[in-house]
Amino acid sequence: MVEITRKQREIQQRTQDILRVAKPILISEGFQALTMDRVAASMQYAKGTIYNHFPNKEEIVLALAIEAMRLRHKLFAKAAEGQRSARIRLMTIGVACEFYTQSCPEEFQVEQWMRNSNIWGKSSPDRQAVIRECEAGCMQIVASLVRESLVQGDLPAIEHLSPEEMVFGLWAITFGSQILTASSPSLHAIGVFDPIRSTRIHCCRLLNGFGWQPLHSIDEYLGIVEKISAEFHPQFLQIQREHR
Amino acid sequence: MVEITRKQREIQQRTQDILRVAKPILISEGFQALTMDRVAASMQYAKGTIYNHFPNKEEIVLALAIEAMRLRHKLFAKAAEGQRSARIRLMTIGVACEFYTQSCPEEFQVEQWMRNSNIWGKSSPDRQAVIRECEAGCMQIVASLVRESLVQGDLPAIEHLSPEEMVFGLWAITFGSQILTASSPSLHAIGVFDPIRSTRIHCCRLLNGFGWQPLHSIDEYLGIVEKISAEFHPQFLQIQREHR
DNA sequence: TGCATTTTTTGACGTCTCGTCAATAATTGA
DNA sequence: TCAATTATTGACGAGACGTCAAAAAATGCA
Repeated sequence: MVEITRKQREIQQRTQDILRVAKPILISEGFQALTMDRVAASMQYAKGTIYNHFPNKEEIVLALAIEAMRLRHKLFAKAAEGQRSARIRLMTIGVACEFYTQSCPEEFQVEQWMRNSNIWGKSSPDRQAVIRECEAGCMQIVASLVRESLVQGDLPAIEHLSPEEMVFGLWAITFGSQILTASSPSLHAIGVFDPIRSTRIHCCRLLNGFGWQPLHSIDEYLGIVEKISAEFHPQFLQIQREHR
Repeated sequence: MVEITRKQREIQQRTQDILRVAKPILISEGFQALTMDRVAASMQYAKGTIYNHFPNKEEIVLALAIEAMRLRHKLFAKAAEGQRSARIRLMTIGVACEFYTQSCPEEFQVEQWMRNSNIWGKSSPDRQAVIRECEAGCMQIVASLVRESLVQGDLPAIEHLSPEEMVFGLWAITFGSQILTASSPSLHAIGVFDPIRSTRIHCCRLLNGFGWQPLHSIDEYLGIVEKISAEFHPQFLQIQREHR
């Protein structure tokens, strides 16, 4: 039943090999440089064989994106575990986001490619579903911290805003900042020199704005984030390594 | 010198015609459906003639994006004019953003295409520069409101955050929310049913967080935004119409 | 082991689109 | 009017996609 023949293992392995070959091409030369002919040639297989694994090149990108988002999910999960307060663990997720963007730039970039409508639109519903699950999983981690805080009483129930909407706010500001940072060269010209610090501050404002106890002054907040960052960096690196 | 021959006028006109033909194709069938052959055929010109106007199809998208961002800029400018307080005018810009996304969905979509790295990467530095100017122009409108408030004393100088960084925060949350709303079908599944309202609330929190006087309760804020929205809607519609 | 059947691999092929450019047509100006 | 300039045309080469019939390899059964 769950028996796997040698042949099957070889095929699974080759799927991996294809991804290993495709990733650096996508990262360093872009999507249009990623051609099936090229992948095939550089693996010494015929093109048809590659098509046995992926029905088109967009699917390769989505497969890479799934790997990337799994890594993101692992980082989030690590950040959310432990006994500390939900607020602190939420801040740790923020640090995980920073780590991901900065120390896993390839994965971050693959995620951007995945959002490209040309690519998304041509890929299979199956892989799209997996991606959405991954995304929802990440959001769930955050949402459950919010809910935990509500139960604990650290976070007052707000008549205007559901927990999910709070997640949406945090998500939007983090996501928006990172995309802007990555794609808007005008930022620096305009006078935003340290977008990471700015983003941290805005998150702090948002959390305080929610009335999420204990409120931190900006200085306290930045200090705590620095500590968290130093503490978790090795663990995140470890996860990144294990992810292969 | 500034004399323009009939021929030149015809050519300029045709550039416009090309854009008018290309836009609906891009909007309703996507970038890959936008081929030079098709544009040429549907205008009864040879392909080479189209290439006299645009060196590749990516440039067509950028030309459309420039038009779109000019419209955005006009809306921002309209929102920022008048005698009201800078805080109110800033909120009006938020309303302008909502209007743009909702009532000018084609332009909003064209902006997304422009951010597509395949397209951006293949287009000419000239048009890229125009786009960046447009973007910077929009940001400047917001930044000058922030600076005005600092001078007026409504907005306390914050030791941790420059005016530009505040703009960055507002920009990120607005941008991030709109992109997430447009591209994340999981949002609704997750429990965010009215992202526009959520975004408004988060902006309110951010403004209050900056200590920007007068502070509004969420209810007050939502009420004011509604009023602004009703008042400016006709003006924005007018601008949209004039924009052709 | 030998042979028939199934599975996998191969790469030539048809199609599509891009962007070019020599040839042709139209316009201009003297 | 006609030579010179400018604009238009569409056939063409290049390159990528995705297919599929034929060849090769693997499998299973006697």
